[in-house]
Amino acid sequence: MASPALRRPYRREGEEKRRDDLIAAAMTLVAEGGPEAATVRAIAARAGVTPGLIRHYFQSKEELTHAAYRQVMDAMTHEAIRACEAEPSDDPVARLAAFVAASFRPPVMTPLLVGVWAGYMHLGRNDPVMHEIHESTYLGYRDRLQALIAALPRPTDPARDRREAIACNALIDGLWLEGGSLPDGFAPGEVMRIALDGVATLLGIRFPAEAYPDHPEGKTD
Amino acid sequence: MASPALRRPYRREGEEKRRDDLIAAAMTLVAEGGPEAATVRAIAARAGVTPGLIRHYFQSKEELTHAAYRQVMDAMTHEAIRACEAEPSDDPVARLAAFVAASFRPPVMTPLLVGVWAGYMHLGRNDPVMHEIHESTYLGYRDRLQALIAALPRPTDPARDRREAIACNALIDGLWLEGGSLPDGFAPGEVMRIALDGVATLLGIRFPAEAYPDHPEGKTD
DNA sequence: AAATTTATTATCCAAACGTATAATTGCAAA
DNA sequence: TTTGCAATTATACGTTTGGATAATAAATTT
Repeated sequence: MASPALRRPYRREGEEKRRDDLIAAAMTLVAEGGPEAATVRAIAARAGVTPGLIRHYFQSKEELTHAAYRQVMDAMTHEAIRACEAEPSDDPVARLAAFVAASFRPPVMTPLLVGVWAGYMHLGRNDPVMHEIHESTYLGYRDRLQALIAALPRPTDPARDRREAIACNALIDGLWLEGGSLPDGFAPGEVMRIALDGVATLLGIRFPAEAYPDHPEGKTD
Repeated sequence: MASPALRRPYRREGEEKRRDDLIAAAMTLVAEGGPEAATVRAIAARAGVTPGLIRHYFQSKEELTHAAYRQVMDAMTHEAIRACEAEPSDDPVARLAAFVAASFRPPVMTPLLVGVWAGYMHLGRNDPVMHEIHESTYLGYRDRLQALIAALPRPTDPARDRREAIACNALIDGLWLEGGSLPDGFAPGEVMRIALDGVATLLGIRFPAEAYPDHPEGKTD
């Protein structure tokens, strides 16, 4: 004969906020403990609700997973593109540098994003939706990179541009992965510097000093 | 009143073979369907035994996982080192080329290895044993790469060697990942060629034509 | 203030998981 | 042939998982 067990009080929230909260909770858990840590119960607890609510906003846990993954991946590419287009100069070299540099600072290179990426990476192999999200994000980034490379002031050569885009993209991926998963293994800004130097070397160009992280923006001495 | 249910016939095997079979089954399943597909029951079925046998050879599923991961990762680095030391020439450039090239053909760059790597990648974040395996393998590879770079015929500069080793390692990682997970996205040998060209460019050297995959070994024209 | 809606909680369920243990049987030694 | 060992199978257990459904209460409307 248990006592009447008071029902947990709660607030009604808008659909948007609840969905965002649940997605954020799922991402955080995946980044911290991998996909197996992101159980329905754990996600609900992290979001401050009870498990049943997830099924009220998502048809299944899988749908929540897809939404979370898509949001994370889109945010990454969009941020790099945004930084590139925010570059004041019209110089293709400066725009490329801005694109690369944006990939190596928050909110792109963070333990959370790298963790989610790592945790969900293998899901692209069997889950068609995850595969589509991964591929479109991945190719979207690489295509944008190739377009920036093609815009460099030099004789056009699409085949060379493709090879160089693949190489630069691989270098960026590898460094992003290392820098995000072993943040203590590098000095601040070191990964970004190596990335900029590496991309420049691969392309046979030089980036202006302003593109580098520790450039004394306002100083004049 | 069920029928007496004939007991499944079986053969007794040596401990070594059974352990290897179970490890191979676990790796295959992880590569195909991720860690969540490698259940005790699935591993046993793939290895042609019943689930209980796993606990006869391993104290826990976790122990089997560790053994499988360690075997896969060790095989990778050892194969690259082997190929490097098997290089007939004493030329540091040729040895470096052999080391890089070995990372981009079987048995190093295979869907199975990349799949296992991807599937277990996030486990290094929480499981200390997996972390140790990952880190030691990873640093072992990079240190060997840095040693090969340091041996190049040019003025010594440890700081530069470190930066270049980090960059080359990232390039190799990224390309290995792409080539192994999207094998149809590249022409045969294309990934290896891009890797060799990229490493050479990053280091400011040139690899001999014999280092490349489609080099007509015996031809003289 | 009463009625209505629906966001949220609470409870239950079948399946699958890793593990533990008991029952067999293949095989080698005697 | 018989005996004994241990490799292997068979069965069962407790937990956790994602999902389904019923009960409740916080807002909004009337």
